[in-house]
Amino acid sequence: MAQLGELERTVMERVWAWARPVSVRDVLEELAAERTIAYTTVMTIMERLARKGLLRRQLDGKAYIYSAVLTREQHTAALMVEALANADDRSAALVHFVNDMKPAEADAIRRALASAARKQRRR
Amino acid sequence: MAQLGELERTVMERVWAWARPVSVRDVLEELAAERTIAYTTVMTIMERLARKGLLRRQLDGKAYIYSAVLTREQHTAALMVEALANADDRSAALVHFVNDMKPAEADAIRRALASAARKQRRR
DNA sequence: CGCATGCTACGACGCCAAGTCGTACTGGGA
DNA sequence: TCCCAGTACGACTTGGCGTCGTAGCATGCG
Repeated sequence: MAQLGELERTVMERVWAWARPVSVRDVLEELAAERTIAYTTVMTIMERLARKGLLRRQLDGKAYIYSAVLTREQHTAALMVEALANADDRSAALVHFVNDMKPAEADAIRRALASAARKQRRR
Repeated sequence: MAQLGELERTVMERVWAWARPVSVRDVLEELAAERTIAYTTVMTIMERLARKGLLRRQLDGKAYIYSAVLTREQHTAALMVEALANADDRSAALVHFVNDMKPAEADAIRRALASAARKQRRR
């Protein structure tokens, strides 16, 4: 999963912000409110994101509508897993990671682990 | 902290593998064992890595020697923190993250949290 | 002292991804 | 049938990365 460019990231954020599938025009209009940008530019970017597997597209009438394959949080988690996979000594990397986190987030991770453990037991 | 190219990553791994500062020639000789590559190519890459803040360089006689600013694990942790910062709802992202992990790594994170908590208390 | 040797500094070139559009085509609705 | 929105296709630019060549400079050795 490669890293995204500036505009690609912006588009993904817009798509995530919408709770439902969006058209090129939807995204274009939001972006056009802040700067000038051509319809085809947005279309190209969304096509590329679809080719990369980040967006899924389907026909809705005559136009395509796009939706995110992963939620923003799933995507973040995937990036974290990918970063961790890069490490040589994962345990050591995790130690640094939790040490870098603020206490509030350390708590969030404890809760996440607890709920993961509950889910595990339920199986 | 941007993402690295293929050769840049390879060089970083070589530098990390050495426990002490290395010269361009050190890295060159390792890489040359596997493929042909010019001295200046390696030099350019190491200069760029230094400019990006990943390597630190200092004169040793007439040549520079380079060392990693962060350990490989610290670097991994930094990437994870960066990825997490991208999320909108961090707790939710952490939930996905721990769910994506294998049980062994979930344990590693529990141990990491425990040791972080101990260190906290010691202060 | 002068030259060879080994580094560094500087810059060049190609490739590819990303940002940015223009234009031609096409399927429905008026 | 004709127009319009949307798509398909492709072109151009910029910047990062991989890849070097060459010139300059210091130092040790004959």
